[in-house]
Amino acid sequence: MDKGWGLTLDTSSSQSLPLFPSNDNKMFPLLGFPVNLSRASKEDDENRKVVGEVDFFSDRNKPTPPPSHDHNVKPNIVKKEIDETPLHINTGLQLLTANTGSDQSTVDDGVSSDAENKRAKTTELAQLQVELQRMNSENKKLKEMLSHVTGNYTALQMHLVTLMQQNQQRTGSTENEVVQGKVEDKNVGVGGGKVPRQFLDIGPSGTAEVDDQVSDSSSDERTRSSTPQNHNIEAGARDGARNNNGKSQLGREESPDSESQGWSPNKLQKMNPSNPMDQSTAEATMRKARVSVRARSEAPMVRIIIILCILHVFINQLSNSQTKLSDLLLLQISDGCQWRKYGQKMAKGNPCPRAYYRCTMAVGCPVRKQVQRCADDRTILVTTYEGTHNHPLPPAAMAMASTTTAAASMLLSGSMSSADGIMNPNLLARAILPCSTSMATLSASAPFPTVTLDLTHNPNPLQFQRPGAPFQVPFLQAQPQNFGSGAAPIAQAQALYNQSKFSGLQLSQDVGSSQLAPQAPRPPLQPSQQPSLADTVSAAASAITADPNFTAVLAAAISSIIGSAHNSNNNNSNNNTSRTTISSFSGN
DNA sequence: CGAATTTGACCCGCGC
DNA sequence: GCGCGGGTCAAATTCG
Repeated sequence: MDKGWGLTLDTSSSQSLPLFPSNDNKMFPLLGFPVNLSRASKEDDENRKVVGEVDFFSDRNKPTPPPSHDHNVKPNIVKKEIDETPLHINTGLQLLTANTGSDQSTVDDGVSSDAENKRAKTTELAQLQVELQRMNSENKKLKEMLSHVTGNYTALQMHLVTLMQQNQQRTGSTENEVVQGKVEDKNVGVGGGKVPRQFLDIGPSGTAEVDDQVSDSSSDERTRSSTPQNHNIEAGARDGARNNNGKSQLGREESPDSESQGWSPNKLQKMNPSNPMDQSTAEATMRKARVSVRARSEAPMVRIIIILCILHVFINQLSNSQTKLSDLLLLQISDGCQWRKYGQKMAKGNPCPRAYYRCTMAVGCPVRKQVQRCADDRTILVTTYEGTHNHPLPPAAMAMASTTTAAASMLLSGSMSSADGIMNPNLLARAILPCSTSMATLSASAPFPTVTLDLTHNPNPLQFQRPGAPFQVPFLQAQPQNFGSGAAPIAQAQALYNQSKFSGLQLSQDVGSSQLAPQAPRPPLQPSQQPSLADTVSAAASAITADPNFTAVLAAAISSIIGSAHNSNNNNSNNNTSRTTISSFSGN
């Protein structure tokens, strides 16, 4: 208790903030650090109160532990002592010191020991005050860090918009690189081809250009479909699902002809502004949108969580979602819903069976998910969510629902407003995760528009951070898809893999154990050439995993993230020290 | 014994 | 029209 005045105050907080929380634990230390900080500051304000109320001094100094009833009478004793003792030491915090010298001290202590005790208490009080000051200063530092991070995110987003504008001005030639399948080729001739345009509604600057190219009806449609907050979108889809439930349980039939089928040019024509969709169609389409999460089932949870954190920040920023980060984390550990398996099939081109699950938290909930191991790398599980829950969700599930709905709504708002949204899916992907086009992609070739959040590999080390260009986000460096090919995790990640104890992803349980294919050997790891955000994240994860002293590691993680994202020449001493700390931690 | 899972059959859309 | 593949159903089976 005396030592380790770190970020999270004391042992009580470290105990209450396990590294990998269970579902009922609402706080995740690393990702919830804003909350943590606020708590810290709050505690900062309450420190005096705490010091004044807790009786750990009496426990420590008293030769014999006070009987249980002493706690009840303590306040009286304190007052009595202050009033009666002629000596002394008016520290103002003395309430507790008086405790030991009460009438009961006559039981075991003499007068001389009483004086010594008081002296010792005074000394301890002074130490405590010093520690309090230290804590306050640390809290200040943390607050500064937090504001720093917030500022960085804002700057990053601004930079994203700027870069996208530049990208649009240059050409649309690189736009199709991220798209899977051939739809892009078809689309080139459908809605005007590769017309440079601003991405959807990412910011005010983008709307004008969009409006220039779409009809009024389409903009109305887009407004209807994309402007509502998540909850509205969910509500709309929920209504649609309810209507569907009235007709059929599965909702397959209710969907009008267009949306449940492929995205052929004809279908795209139907989506055209000239054929504005009605509300029900939009809702049904929303429900048909899918969000696919690729995660390495044995990947260290910390790494996945941190990547999720980054994903979450960008998705939430773009969708105004208010989901708590910690909730999102919990959901990846266990996505918060109850699922019932209703089928399993062998899919073409993949030796691993695909399992079908249905949400059973409410009768008639239309949400489904599919779980399948990746054919290339069977350690990777692909979980695809479809639909919107028609019932209240626990926080953890709410996080996933909110985030996936945000991604899906962005996707669909683009596809519904005009065909160009499909034409430039990589823009959408970039917007969802601007730091790495290889981590969030959109597949328009699938029967349903699908956002894929890939948590299985690091982005290109050169992508996020360049020397001398701290905010350079290389949107122009769209990379071809290489899912499952193993994009050279860093050595620290390798160490993390080797010592990973956290392979208990809920995802890994989705496919029955009897169906689990033998795990493919891990791709060889290569050292990265330059530090990237993902490297830093992995290093932080390594540190967290390796070292129980979480507060110090948390500071290292925060600092390193700040350092890699900001990397300015502001002589942030925390930067260097934190990196060193990480290295030493990861080296252990 | 009830709930959950398995698994073969069936339905549907799409391409040829 | 037929075959293929994805998705779902529901009886059989397993599990707790």
